[in-house]
Amino acid sequence: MRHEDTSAVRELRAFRTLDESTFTWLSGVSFVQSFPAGMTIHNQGQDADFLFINLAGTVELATRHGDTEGAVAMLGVGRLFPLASVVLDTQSLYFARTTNACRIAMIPAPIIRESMDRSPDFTRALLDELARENLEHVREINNQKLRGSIERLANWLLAAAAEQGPQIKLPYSKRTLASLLGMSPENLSRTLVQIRNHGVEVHGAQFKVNDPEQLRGVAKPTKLIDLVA
Amino acid sequence: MRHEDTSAVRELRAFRTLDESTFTWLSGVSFVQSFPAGMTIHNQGQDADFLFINLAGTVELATRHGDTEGAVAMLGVGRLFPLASVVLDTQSLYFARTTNACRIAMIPAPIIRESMDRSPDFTRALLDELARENLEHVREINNQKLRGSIERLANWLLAAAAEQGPQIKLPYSKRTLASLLGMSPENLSRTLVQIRNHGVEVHGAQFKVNDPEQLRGVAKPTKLIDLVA
DNA sequence: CGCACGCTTGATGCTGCTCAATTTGTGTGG
DNA sequence: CCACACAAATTGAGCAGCATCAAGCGTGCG
Repeated sequence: MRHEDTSAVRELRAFRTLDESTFTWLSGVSFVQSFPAGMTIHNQGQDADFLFINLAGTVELATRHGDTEGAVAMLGVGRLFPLASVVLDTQSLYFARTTNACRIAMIPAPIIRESMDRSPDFTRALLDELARENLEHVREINNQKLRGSIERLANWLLAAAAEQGPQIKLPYSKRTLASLLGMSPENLSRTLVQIRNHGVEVHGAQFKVNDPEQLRGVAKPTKLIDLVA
Repeated sequence: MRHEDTSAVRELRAFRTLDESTFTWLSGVSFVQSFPAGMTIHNQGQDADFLFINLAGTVELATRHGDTEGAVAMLGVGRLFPLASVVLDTQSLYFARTTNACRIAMIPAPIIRESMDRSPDFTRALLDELARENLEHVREINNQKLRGSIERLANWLLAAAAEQGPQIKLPYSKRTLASLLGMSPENLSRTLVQIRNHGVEVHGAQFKVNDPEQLRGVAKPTKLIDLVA
């Protein structure tokens, strides 16, 4: 593990409180790997041998069942997976796949569990991490069950605008966005056409939110579902 | 808190490892309440002031958004809620409602957090609990996204048959079952008619699985979604 | 006996998916 | 720099799944 990667991991909430000696031990047996877009990092049904940490890019967590596939979550930089399976030492319920070029740190699962035994603070930090993940899952369930596709898109745009400002540059393919929003690519196209009537300009991978208020009228954001209510 | 309730809590995975003194302290400031069917135990958006433990009955966790409502999970005996919100000291994303008569233990949230500080083992036990909950959420997401309503019903029947044997007695109303399976009550009726062609007898609230193999053919259970694959 | 509630059944419509045909965009090699 | 090939995105047509609305049963309880 290179120094810059080590310090990136060190600054994550989960590892910040870990004592120095345990951390150097842990980072000594870990390594970092780069993946191109579309690579599978680990498979569903596989034992959780490693805890992965996303250091760059976006990772998609999804499950395949028969010939259909469903996204579970999209992970940005600094996110861990599959944490629950590592904690319980069970197989992973989903596979992980890069949506673009990614740098991924890999820590052997037994090391994680051993570190928890050594450091109560680390255990506590992971508890927080898992709790956050938990709320996110609930948010996602609500987002899927309680909203239609236009609303989901509208809320995604609001969240993106809160980060990037009114000029939004799509960080991944529309195909990926569709999967993230839980709809088919075709449907996203149509929905992007519809949303033009509600204060949004669409030019390829560039969106512009002209009338945030009108968009909020469609999105109806809530603090129970969205981080930016 | 009466003695029988105390010992019931004591035997749960989460509290088994807690040291005696902390546990008596904790149970001293906790109490138990009985609720009739259809009662709301706590509301969405409310601060998580208590950790609730279901000691009898079935609790529904759900979220309301506008005029629609979506079930997040159904909790049997021995389950805790809203654990993630208690850990992070944030408001709950869902409300909890009894589907039938329930006994619920209530532990003040600060007591839980204080207990974690006192006992690393307790923290570790809660981590396990939260990890399990996490996997359950993922299973639920997959169940909803990857299967149609007939499949979901078929899998529910298989799970019920694994518990009760081929003769199944519905533990709550069909309305509740429908919500649990993520469909409208009307649709559940129709789906119950359809499932007769696949080895199941339906008589009111009594189901009988005559041909488990045929039913499995419809359900296509997986260990990635169902506990009983 | 009759009212109320839960369940069923039927008719209809919407939402989003699938399949297929173009169009646009992107990168590669001549 | 252009031409070509391939992937991504759009567009249209048709359909499946499920919800909604509305009406009809059945059972249990006052």
